[in-house]
Amino acid sequence: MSIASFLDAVPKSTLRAQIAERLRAAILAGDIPPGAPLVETALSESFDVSRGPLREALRQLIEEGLVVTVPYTGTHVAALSVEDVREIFSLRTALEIFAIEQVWERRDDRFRAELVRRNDALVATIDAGDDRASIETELAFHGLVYEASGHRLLQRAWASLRGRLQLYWAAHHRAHGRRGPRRDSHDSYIAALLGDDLAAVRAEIADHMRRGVETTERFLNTLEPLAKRGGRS
Amino acid sequence: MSIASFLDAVPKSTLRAQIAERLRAAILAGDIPPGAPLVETALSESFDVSRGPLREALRQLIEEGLVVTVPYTGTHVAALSVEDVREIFSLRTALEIFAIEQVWERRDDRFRAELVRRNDALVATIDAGDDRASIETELAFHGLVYEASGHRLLQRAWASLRGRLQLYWAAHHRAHGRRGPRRDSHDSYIAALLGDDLAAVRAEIADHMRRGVETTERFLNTLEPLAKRGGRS
DNA sequence: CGCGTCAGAATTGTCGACAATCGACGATGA
DNA sequence: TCATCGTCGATTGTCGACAATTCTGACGCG
Repeated sequence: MSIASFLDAVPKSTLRAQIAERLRAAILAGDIPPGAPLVETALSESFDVSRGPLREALRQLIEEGLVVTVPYTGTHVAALSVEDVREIFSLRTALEIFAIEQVWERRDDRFRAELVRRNDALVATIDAGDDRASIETELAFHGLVYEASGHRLLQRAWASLRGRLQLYWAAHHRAHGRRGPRRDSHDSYIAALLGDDLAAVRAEIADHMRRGVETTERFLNTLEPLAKRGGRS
Repeated sequence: MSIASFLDAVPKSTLRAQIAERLRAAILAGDIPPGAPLVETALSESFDVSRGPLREALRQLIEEGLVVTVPYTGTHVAALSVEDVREIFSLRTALEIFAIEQVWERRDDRFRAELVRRNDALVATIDAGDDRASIETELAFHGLVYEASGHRLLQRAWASLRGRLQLYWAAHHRAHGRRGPRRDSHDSYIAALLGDDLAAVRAEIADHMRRGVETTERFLNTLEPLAKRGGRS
């Protein structure tokens, strides 16, 4: 029926899921910048669907923190504030430490091998200078900890945080150009994870997050002006 | 317009919000038991609204983990498994410890006073033997830690966990009758929180959650049969 | 010149009908 | 008897039109 399903290689599922996926990708890629209005009628036309599925897709993105809406007034791409970013990193610290504790309890041997593999992939993209790919491989690298925890609720929490992180990085990339993850920070991170000292791992994760906030904090205030209206999730 | 808004004392807002609120209340009160089917057409009739807002309300409850749906097939009230409950308590341990750390960093004097006040309210309902009220005051008591953290993302995470907790307690209450929170467990909990030793607070929270799981774990397997289909969130 | 008021437009909210899909049941043939 | 296939009922998915609300900007009044 829909032309869109032929134009793009979205195999098949409900329209709601397809629209949500494509809209999310557009937002996280920075194609639709933070603060930009998302008008339902316009979007439904450009995606060639009715407003029903589109609204439901928007609701989902609202839950993910990528979109903000005000009843009867308007919908916009979320704009993160400085405090939002601090919250993301601080909560992520707690979650990631909890995740690694779960992993250690499970003693899954495949974890270390996969960790090394994903780290290699991450290092490769960093060395190649591919900023966008670096962000993706870095998320996959950290995501392994949550996957290996076997904790479904924790994985949901991580997914929620990951979306907001991507939104932040997209805005960061737009504002300052190429500036992906750094090698040295991850070298010490993976070194701690491969070691045997859980306390050291906890400290390293906290340090890792602290570095993440510190090295980007000076750029954060330049993002603020984008948060005209709302910005809350 | 809608008759429903006159029958019940839901002041005014979007229908989606009203329906979500009423459905959530019905589920958490146990009026609609875990595993029960939620047919959109039937619900839209009984609430006297069209299926549009009702579907969006269902989507929200799905996000909250209270409802499960399979495309083109059916929607049901979520049924928690034993593993789900374990995950809820373990993640809650990590979040609550993180929350109390945030509270300590803020050094808000009003926190202790409000904590004592809510503890009194909790003790009053427990002594009165009011099971449902005890659950509510206990949630309000623990919720204070998250509110006082000033961490909005953390509060969202807590809201997500709280809904699932209520669902669990509702099922528990249905299966085994009156069995609310216990005084002794909370006496040591608040005692630690009012003290000055953060390490002791961490340990007490972990113990508190462990007690919560242990004292209920023997009943958990009796809940399992309810989880016929899905049960995942 | 400032300020309240009030159309008009823009946007989201809601509705009722139709289409697509899935699961179960029974017919049919080997 | 059993396996297979088709049909039917139930449920969710999708659509287009209409209603309610909010924002904006122009206009008149003091």
